[in-house]
Amino acid sequence: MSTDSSAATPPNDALGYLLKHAALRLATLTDASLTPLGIDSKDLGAIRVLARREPTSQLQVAQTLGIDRTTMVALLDALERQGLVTRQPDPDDRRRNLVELTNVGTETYEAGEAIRKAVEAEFLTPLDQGDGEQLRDALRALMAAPDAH
Amino acid sequence: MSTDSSAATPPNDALGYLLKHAALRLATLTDASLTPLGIDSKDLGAIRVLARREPTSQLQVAQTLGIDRTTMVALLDALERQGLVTRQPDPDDRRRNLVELTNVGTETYEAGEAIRKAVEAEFLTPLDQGDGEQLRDALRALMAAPDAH
DNA sequence: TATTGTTATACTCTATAACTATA
DNA sequence: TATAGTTATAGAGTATAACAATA
Repeated sequence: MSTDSSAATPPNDALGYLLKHAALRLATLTDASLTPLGIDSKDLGAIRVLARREPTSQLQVAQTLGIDRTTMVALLDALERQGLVTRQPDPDDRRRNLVELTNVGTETYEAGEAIRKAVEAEFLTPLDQGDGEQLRDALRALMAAPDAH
Repeated sequence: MSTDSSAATPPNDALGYLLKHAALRLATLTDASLTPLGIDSKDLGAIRVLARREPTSQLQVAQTLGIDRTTMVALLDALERQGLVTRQPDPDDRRRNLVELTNVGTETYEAGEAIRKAVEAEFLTPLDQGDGEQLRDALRALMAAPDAH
């Protein structure tokens, strides 16, 4: 059985519940729409960091996304296997791998971002015009606040 | 973490990223504040369902929360061990357990909800007055939409 | 001695399958 | 046959510890 959070019963207006289930539902929708590209929303997040076209080590990507560097290994293994990224030792510090998007990776990034935005727009249709951007602004303000991890 | 994300490195404004990390941060804060009560935010969610004081089976609680019935077993085991809930076979259908809050469970519910609300208020302080409730309203509207699958 | 990437391992969370007792 | 609760198990997902190469 799936997690049918829209069961019959009453509204749970605890903010944590709402945030968690909204995140889960949007991730499910996005992952489903990204499958033709062979990636999921987590892969797209890593690709988005690399799309800045600045020399980036694996550790920097991991820290930007807030995940462990050991988790990054398998994630990049998959992207490299798909030909979306390359890894080269940094000439200035050979402990580091410089990770870069390939041309295919860049194309996948652009296609993936288009899909993500379309899914977000669809997800936000229950809201009135402008309320979607206000939701995003509010979340951005919360995450920019101090005492982040 | 660096702060050089001026123009070339835009913040990650993917809605899924923002929702997920906001949910994680609020859950971490809430769980930390609930520890004196011996429960976490997931326990409080189950207790909240039971606080309606309607005869409720384990399956009903699980479905309301959108979790599997097998997951509910261990959750209620812990709450029962702490003396917060009781389980009795339903006289009308002895396959079912009727789950009820004890007096201690009711006290814990009230204390827990007070803590949750205080943590939410603190979490929302970066937002202007009223924007917090608008955030909650927007999320409620999204989760009420019949758009599953 | 510290850091980056890697591997192996463990832990958490949750779901699936199978069993029981009831219906 | 079907359902509620339980148990055992498996599968993601992710973190911790140890190790090699490099600084």
